[in-house]
Amino acid sequence: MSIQKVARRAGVSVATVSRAFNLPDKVTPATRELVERVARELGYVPNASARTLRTQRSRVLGVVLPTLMNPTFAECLQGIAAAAAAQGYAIMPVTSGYRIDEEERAVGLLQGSNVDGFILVVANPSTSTTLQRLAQAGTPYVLAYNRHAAHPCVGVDGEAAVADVVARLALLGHRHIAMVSGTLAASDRAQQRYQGFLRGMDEAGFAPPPLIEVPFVEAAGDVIARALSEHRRPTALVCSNDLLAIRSIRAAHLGGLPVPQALSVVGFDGIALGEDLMPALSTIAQPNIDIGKTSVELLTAALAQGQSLAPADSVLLPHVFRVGESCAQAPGLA
Amino acid sequence: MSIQKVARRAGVSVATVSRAFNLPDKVTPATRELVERVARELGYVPNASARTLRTQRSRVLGVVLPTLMNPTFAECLQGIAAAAAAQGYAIMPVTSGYRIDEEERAVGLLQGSNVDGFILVVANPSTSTTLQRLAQAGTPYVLAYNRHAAHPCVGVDGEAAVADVVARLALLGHRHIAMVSGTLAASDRAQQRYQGFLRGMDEAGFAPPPLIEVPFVEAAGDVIARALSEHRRPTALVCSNDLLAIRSIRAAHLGGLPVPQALSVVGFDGIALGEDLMPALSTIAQPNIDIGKTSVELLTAALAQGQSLAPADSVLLPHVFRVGESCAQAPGLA
DNA sequence: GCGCCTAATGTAATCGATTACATGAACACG
DNA sequence: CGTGTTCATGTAATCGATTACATTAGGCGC
Repeated sequence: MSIQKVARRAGVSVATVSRAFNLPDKVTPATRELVERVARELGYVPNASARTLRTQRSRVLGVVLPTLMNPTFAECLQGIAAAAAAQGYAIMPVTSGYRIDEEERAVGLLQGSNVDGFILVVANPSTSTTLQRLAQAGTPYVLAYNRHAAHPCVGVDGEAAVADVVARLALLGHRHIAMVSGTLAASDRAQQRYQGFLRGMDEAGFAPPPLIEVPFVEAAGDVIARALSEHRRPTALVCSNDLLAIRSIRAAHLGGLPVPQALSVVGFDGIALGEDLMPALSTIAQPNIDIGKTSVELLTAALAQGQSLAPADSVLLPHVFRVGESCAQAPGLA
Repeated sequence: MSIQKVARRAGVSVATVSRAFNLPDKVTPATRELVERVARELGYVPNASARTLRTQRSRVLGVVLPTLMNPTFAECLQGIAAAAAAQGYAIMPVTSGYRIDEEERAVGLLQGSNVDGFILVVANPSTSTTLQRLAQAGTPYVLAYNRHAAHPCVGVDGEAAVADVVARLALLGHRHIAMVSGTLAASDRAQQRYQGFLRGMDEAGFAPPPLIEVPFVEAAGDVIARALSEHRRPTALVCSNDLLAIRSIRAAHLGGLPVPQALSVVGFDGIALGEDLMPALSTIAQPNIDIGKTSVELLTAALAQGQSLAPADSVLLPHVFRVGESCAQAPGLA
C-alpha cells in the first residue's frame, strides 16, 4: 500500500499519485480519478512518517498536563482533542503529575517525536526552565491555565474572579471568609487565586484569616475539618478548585455543618459534574473545553504561518460565576 | 542535530553513531563515550519519523475512547498514559463521542499515523466493522471495558457485579429495586449490566420493574424524577454508571427523598470523586487506572513479540463493591 | 612471519513520501 | 511550418535514521 504500488497499478509515476492527492489541479481530472480509484481499491493510506520526514511537519501537537484525575484537565483535553481533530492534527498527551522533572522529561520526549507545537499546563511558568528551552528551540507553544507576561497563554483572570467572589460573599452577609488551597508553592494558579482572595478581602474591609493550605489531596478532609472546628470558624469557604470544594462540603457535613445553611462553599474550575451534585456546586466556572479549543486554534494558526506565538497573542477567556446551591446568605441573616 | 552532523563532528560514520546508541556493545567504549559527548553537546535527538520509516515501528499506541467528560475514561486514559510512558511508548488518543462513524474515522486516522497498536473502548464489539478491519489488517489491538468472545478484552464482569449488588440490596431488605441506564442499544456494557440486573432480580425472586432508560444525559434528572414519583416507587436504584447515580441522588433529594434514608443508590464505575461526595457514593468500583495499565502491558508485550493479541489473551480484572453512604437498609426496616 | 578469525568501523541501500527540475506533447501565433 | 508557451507527467534528489555487507586492523596460533 505504498505510493509506489499505487503508481505501478495505475500506470503512472509516484509524482503523479502524490500530486493527485496534494495538488489536485496539477493533474488531469481523468488521471486524478484513476489514481483515486486505484488508491481506494488498494486501501492506500499515505505513510505519515515518510511525509513528516520529507516535509518536516508532523501535524501532531504535544500536550503536557498535570493529571487526568482532575476533571478540569480531562475536560480541557477533551476540547483539545476535538479541536485538533477538526484542524487535522493529532495529539500526543503526557501527564506530568505536577512534577517539574516530569514536565521536562515530557517535553524532551515529545520533541523527539517531531511534534509541531506544544500545549502545556505547567506548575509555574516563572520557574520553568522547560519553557526557556522550548522558546530558544523555536518550537511554537502555548500555555493553558497558566498566566505569565513572558509567555503566550490561554486562561482566565483567576485573581479578579476570586476577588469578585469575595465581594459576592460579603454582600451575602459573610464576615468570616476563609480560603482553602493546595500547596501555594506548587502552582501559579493557586497563587493568583490567593492574591485575588487577599485583594477581595482587603476591598471588603476584612482581615484575611490564615490560608487553609492542604499539603496533599488525601489530607484535605482532615485539614478542612480542623479549620471548621475552630472557635471563630468561617461561614464561607472559597476553594481554589472544585475538588477541594467538594471535599470541603463533605467535611462540613461530617462536622455537622450543613451546606449552605451553616457554611457557604464556592469552588473554582467549573467541572461539569458540579452541576449534578446535591447541593449543586457554586463555582467560578472556567470554559475548560474552550480553553483547550482556543489553545489549539491559536497554535495551529501560528503553525500555518510558520511562526511561533508571542506573549502578546495571549487570550483571556471570560469566566462566569456559576450560581449553585452550595452558597447562601450568612447564617443568622435569613 | 541530525545523525550526520553528530557523525561529522565526532569524526566517525553515521553507522557508528547509530550503533553507539542502539547497539552499544558493537562499538569501542572510547568511541561510544565520544559519540555520546558530542551528541549531548549538540543536543542531538534521533528523528522519530526517520526511525519509524526505516524500522516500521513507531512506538506509538492509538487510543480510541468515547469521551473524556466521563471521569471513568479520563482515569483509564491516565493509566494508559502512565503505563505507556513507562514502556517507552507515546499515545495518540481520539474521542469518538459514542458514535460508530467517529470510531471508524478515528481508527482510519490513527492507522495513517503509523501507530503500532490500538487500545479501544467501542460502543459495541459485536456490531463493529472497525474491529474486523483492524483484525484483518493484522494490527494488534485490545478492547478496554468491552467484553466479547471474539476479541481480546480487558475489563470486569459487569453482569456478575450487578447481579451481586442486587443480592446485597435484597439482603438490606429492598423489595422494589429499579435499574437506571443510558440507552441500552448504544453500549454492550450497559446491556451486560442490565443482564446482571435481570439475573440478580430473578435469583432474588423479584419481578424486575421496567428499566429506567435515559435517552441522553441532559434528560437524566427528569426521567429519574418521574420514575421516583410513581405510586409504587423503588426503594433502591442500581445505576449503570456513576454519573447516572450522582444525578439520581440529586433528583431524589429534589423530590424529597433523602439518600440513603428514603432511597438507596448504587453506581457503577468507581470514579475517584465518588468517595468525596456527601453521601459517599456506593458503587461497583472498576480498577479504571489498572484497566488502562493492563491494556498497555498486554499490547506492548504482544508488540515486542511481533504478534497480535488473541481473544484468549483477555484479562478479567476484579471489581470491588465500594461501600459508601448512598446505600442503606430499606426504609421502614431500621 | 603468515594466514585466519574477530572486532570495529565505514559504505551505501532502504523505508515512503514530496518536490525541483527535466521532458515532451499540444497548441497558438506570425 | 517553425518556434515559443503551457500543461501534464516523469525522473531523481531528499528528509534522517537503520542495517546488510564490505573493509580494515589487530590478535593469535603455529
